[in-house]
Amino acid sequence: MKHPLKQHIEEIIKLTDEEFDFILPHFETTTKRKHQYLLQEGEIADKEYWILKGCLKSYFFDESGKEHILQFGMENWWITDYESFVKQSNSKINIDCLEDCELLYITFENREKLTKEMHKMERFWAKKSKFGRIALQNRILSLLKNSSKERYELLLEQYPKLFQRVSKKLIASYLGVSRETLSRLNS
Amino acid sequence: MKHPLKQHIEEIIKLTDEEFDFILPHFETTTKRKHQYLLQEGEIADKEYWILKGCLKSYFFDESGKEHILQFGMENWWITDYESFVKQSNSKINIDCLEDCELLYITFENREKLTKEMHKMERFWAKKSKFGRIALQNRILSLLKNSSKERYELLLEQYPKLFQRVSKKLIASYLGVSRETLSRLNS
DNA sequence: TTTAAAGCGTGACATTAGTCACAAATTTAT
DNA sequence: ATAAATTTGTGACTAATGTCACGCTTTAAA
Repeated sequence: MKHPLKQHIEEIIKLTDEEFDFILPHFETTTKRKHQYLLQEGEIADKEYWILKGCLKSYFFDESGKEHILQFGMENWWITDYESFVKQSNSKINIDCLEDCELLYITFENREKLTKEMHKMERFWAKKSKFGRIALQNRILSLLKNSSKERYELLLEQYPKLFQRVSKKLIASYLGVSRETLSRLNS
Repeated sequence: MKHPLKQHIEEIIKLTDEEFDFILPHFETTTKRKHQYLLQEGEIADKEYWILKGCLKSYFFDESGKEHILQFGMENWWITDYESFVKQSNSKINIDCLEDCELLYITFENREKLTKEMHKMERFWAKKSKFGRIALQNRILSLLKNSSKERYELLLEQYPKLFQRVSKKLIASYLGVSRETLSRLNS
């Protein structure tokens, strides 16, 4: 049976079994319980996680103490504070487990190493970065042009599974509306 | 005197003169008059522009016909529809000149070619993509956590020159507020 | 199992932002 | 130089969203 990470990478770049056997030891496995964190504000994100199982949130607080969700994470997604990881700077965000999680991760050093050792992986990460940028651009487009009701419906359409795993309070702070407003959108 | 593009690339990756002499012929120069466009909705972005002189906007219209600014462009910035350029798909956005412009551009084919010929440029574009992604992430953070007044003040602080070149109407549609609301923020 | 905590919907009200209209000032095109 | 178009600020009103409060339901923890 194919390793799920191999399957994931091959959505972008084809790999021989030998190549994947070379890649995998650069990663490590870890498990976390619900409510445990992967990253806290102020720390440097020295790992990028790939989610085997579970659900997570990356979030921050504004001055008034309100929580804002930057990203959710589910199976086969990557999660880290991208800015902190790339620049090795202090993180502005937190990452918590919303469920018990099984995770693979690669450290910053190992990722740099693997990028140098294997050009295919340099290309893999370059593509991933491009697609990530496109996704963020589309989120901005949506924040500018869609009403909160439309953003809610688009999210529901795109990630129906999220709504079975995540509280509406968190969905609301991802969409950028209050819990009460989200609740009233249905009526 | 150093070519401005060399200077720009060297903010990320150091180049010998020979290396830059190899890079430059992959680019071409063009000039556009105010109100001319570089890209229209539905076209495929086959060029990425680097702005030598002038000011541009990339924008789109929502269903109600309201204009939203995705990005401004000024000297030493790159501009294209990133999604359309990377995926070679139909663009959702338009790019127009707000002033007469002098532009360098590289075609999709030449960029692919240069990426393969010269590993340094592959790394340059990978870094640029990373930084672009970080900038978009921070714009989302700001859209979620800052009020329109705060977003206005942050923009004014970060790009004071923009306000001398661009109408407030356009600033408003970049910030995602109405022209009237922006006008009232000052009082 | 029972106790506490969190989630969720809803009413009442406050705040913010959008829309429409108009006039003065400025810029642009011929 | 002059006319047309655009930009800008502002008043009046409307619509959308946030905040606070409450109670019921569901979930989680000891």
